[in-house]
Amino acid sequence: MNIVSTIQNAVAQAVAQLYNETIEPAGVLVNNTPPDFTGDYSVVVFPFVKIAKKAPDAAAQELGTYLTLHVPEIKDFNVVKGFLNLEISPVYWQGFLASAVANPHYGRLPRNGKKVMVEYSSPNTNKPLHLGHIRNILLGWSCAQILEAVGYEVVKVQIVNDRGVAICKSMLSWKKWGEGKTPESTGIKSDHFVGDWYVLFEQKSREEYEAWQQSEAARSLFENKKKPGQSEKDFFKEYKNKWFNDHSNLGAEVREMLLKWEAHDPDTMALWKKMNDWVYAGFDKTYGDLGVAFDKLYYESDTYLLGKDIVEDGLTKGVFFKKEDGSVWVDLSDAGHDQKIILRADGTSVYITQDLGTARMRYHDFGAERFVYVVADEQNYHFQVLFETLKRLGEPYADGLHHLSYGLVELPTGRMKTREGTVVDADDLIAEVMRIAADQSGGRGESEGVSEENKQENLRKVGLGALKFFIIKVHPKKKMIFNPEESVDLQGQTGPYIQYSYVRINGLMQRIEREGIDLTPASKYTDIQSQEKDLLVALHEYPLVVAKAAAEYDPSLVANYCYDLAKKYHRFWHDLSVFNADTPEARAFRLTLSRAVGQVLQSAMRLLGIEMPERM
RNA sequence: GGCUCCGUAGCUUAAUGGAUAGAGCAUCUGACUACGGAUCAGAAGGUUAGAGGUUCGAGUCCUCUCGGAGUCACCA
Repeated sequence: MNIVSTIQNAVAQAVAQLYNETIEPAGVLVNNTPPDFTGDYSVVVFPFVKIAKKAPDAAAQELGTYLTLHVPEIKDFNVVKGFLNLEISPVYWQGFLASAVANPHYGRLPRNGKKVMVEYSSPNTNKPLHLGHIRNILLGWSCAQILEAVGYEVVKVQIVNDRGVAICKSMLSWKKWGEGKTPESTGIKSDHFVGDWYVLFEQKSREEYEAWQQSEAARSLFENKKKPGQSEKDFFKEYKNKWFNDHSNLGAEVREMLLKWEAHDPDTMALWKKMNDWVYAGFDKTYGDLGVAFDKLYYESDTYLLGKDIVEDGLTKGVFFKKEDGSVWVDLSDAGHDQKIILRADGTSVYITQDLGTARMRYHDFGAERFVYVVADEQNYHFQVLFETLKRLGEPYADGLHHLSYGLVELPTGRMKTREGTVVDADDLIAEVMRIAADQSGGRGESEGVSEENKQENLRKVGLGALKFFIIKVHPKKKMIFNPEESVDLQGQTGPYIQYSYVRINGLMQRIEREGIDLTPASKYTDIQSQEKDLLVALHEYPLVVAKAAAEYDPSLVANYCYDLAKKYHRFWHDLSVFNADTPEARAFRLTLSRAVGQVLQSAMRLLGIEMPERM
């Protein structure tokens, strides 16, 4: 049992014995003792002061005496200002270290027989992935790993937005101006190739719009429809969508293409498939570089008509209602939302219709009782409406829905904008961090007898480790500012800092092998130093961190834990000799401790999708 | 305007309602003839946006104000 729960239970027992009052063990607050005080764990006594009818320090004294007497793991205690500081016996720590180092699954929980589905990435197929997708992908991947670690069977999915106006723009653009070019003939990565035609379409469309604004019709429209004081520029900016639908030639062509697609016109379908396949090939490369994968792909072209049966269902159950024009609505005004449309008067779907249908389909596909949607926080409202609606429909999985909402990644100048060319491309960024890692590596370790192939592999791990850690260490909810001018750091609170502590340990482990060091004397070591104790306490905390990260869907907790553990190891390394320790017992103990730290670091970083290099 | 989220050192950030708000970057000092310096130690940097309140105790909870973002589409 975890020592923290042992203490909590013992305190509850003590309160019952001493003061004849029942308290919940989980409610007992046990903290790590701050560095300036003696002890390993501290119980906050203030909550029991009223029960004990004694001054805080007096109550703490009584509790401390009771605990020391009744809990064998507690060696001693002291009281400071209402805090009960407990010292844990070296025997306990010895036992803990031995069991942790022997358990390859330390920190992981056994299978719980439950399924959870994590949806992430979910790109559009008209352009390549960018920095925003990277944050989404890393959050989704690590969230999946963490849920897996606490016992769930995880199904990783993405819904590919492969249809609609956007991809039709790319298709039309290529058809009109592409002259039969291909990614192969141009040497451009295939998803970028498709994205380039989208950009060209937007450019041509803009030119058409600007020309149209000079026309007689446009002039008189502006004069007649402008709001008081509105400038010409603002007016036409606002009018753009309407123009595209009502006046644009390109717009008409795109709509025609979309209609053909919906009618399964063979030529259009062939073109659509060709361009999407190009995009998928490009995405696969990027996903591969990031080291992520999916168990199942959903395509919007298969799901966009789903949800009609739910509409009927909702009407029958009286959750939805029909307006005079035939459109279907749900009234969520008592939940603080408005009436939301579910189905248009002409019977066609809206965004939420599809999501309702997809949710039910997934439940039937996999039987998962929990769904995690990794989607940016601009869709918070949508998911509130979606979840509330599913709940009212009485869907069996409705209570297991979670929107893992994260803040957008912004540049120092604000949001990334395609039109201004400020979008940070995923592939460019990955290449950039690997280049930085190569530039910075200049130490001696990586050159000794390491093959060129392994060297490249290690550089890849370091570069990606830096990028991934940089993104994942920030709490998901926070908006993130990314400055492409300042390269991703490799020193300080970074992925490579953590990897480096692992590399140090790896060096020790290899030497153990080489020299055949016997680690059994470790158990005879009793004079545990503060640097060693810090590591033990941190290792001990690992399972709790994973559990909390899973409960809160927050990988940044694991990232910050990794940094904390690595920092403590670096200090340990600096302050104490391992191989040159004074006694064989100390040497064996420190090597064992190092091994445990290495195992936990590797395990925890794997939860973040970060690999450990052997050397760097 | 309604609703939601955010505001912590120059910058990036951490902190179950608990002890002196903890780190990193940048700045300045120090520590390697090697268990690997992508490291370590130290200095300096804070009215936790502001004002009230609850509490033995508030960065954290409540109210108001200020600042920023998102959203409130028969778009996805």
